[in-house]
Amino acid sequence: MTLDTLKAADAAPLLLDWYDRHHRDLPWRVSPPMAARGAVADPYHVWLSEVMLQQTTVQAVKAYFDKFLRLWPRVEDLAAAETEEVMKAWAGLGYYARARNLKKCAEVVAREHGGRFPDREEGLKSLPGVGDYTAAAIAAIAFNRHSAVLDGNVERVISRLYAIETPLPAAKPEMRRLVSELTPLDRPGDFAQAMMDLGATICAPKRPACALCPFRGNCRALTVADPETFPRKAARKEKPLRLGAAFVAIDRSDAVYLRKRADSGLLGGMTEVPGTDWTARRDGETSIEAGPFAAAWEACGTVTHVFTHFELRLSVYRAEVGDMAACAEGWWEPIASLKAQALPTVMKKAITQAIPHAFKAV
DNA sequence: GAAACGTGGCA
DNA sequence: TTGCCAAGTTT
Repeated sequence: MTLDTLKAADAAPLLLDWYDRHHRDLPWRVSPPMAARGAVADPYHVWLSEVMLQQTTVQAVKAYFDKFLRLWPRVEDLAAAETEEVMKAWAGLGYYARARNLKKCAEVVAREHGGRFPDREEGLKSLPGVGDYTAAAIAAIAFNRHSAVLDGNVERVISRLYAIETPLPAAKPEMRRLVSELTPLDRPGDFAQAMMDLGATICAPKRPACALCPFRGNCRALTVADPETFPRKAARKEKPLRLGAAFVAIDRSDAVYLRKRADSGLLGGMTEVPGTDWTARRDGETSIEAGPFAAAWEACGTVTHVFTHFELRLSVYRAEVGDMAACAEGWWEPIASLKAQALPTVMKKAITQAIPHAFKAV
């Protein structure tokens, strides 16, 4: 078999045979043995897992997937939930626009589609938070549609199979065409999951295990270059440093002053302690006059947090407030219930800096 | 097309 | 320690 003949007729059986023997067992997956016993994929489970898995590791998703199904077993339950409760449950997983869109999408499916997900790519793509990848994945995995699934794993596998020199993301259209050719009419969902499993376990970003790969006899990268150097990518830009201050106020009853962030933008819709803007300014000390109210603010160190496109250094201030200050915009939350709030990781870091035991188990 | 958008793990 | 990377979408 030569590379030029690696079409669906040859690639799919090779890969599906590998998948039948080496697939990963995942909480949201109907594996081949389960399918043999008559199990079918639940579109709600497939959708929920796919959204959680966007730019997020399998390991991180597992606990959240279980929690969401426990809290909201059906899409109608999620549609009926309070958005604030969804944000709380999502806290820590990152990319919070996904949680807002998840809730919106559940409402659309429950109210406009009678609780059933659209069963084709075009319909799925119109849902909030469902883009090219997720629409194709749900169509193939949940509805057995002949959809070509292209994610980061598949891009890596394809770029190596064909030794594609065009850097990402410019190479995506070509990659999509190639995946379409390889995707079989039979078991398209398993083919997609197999490509992703292969990319995650064998055709890994670093030190791929080429000797174990079902495509080892068909991989152009393996013959012409170091497979690890694919896919080609444009160089990354440097992350700027931004500075800011966070103010942790504690009252006599051990409650912390919190407020809600705007619904859009960074950490949109999440909860925070009051703080300054995060600016690129590097001119030294933050003024405690920036605090949410007059108090004996006391510096208690800094925390660093790395976001996708900048690094943040927060100066943390603490004050013990005798009587609850006027707080039209926020509220006082007991320390004991802080861990159940919609606090992003950076805010948990800031609060922990001011109150080391804040998130410790009781 | 480029930039915004989180977090944690690993080498 | 620093950088890379993970089942992308939206604006």
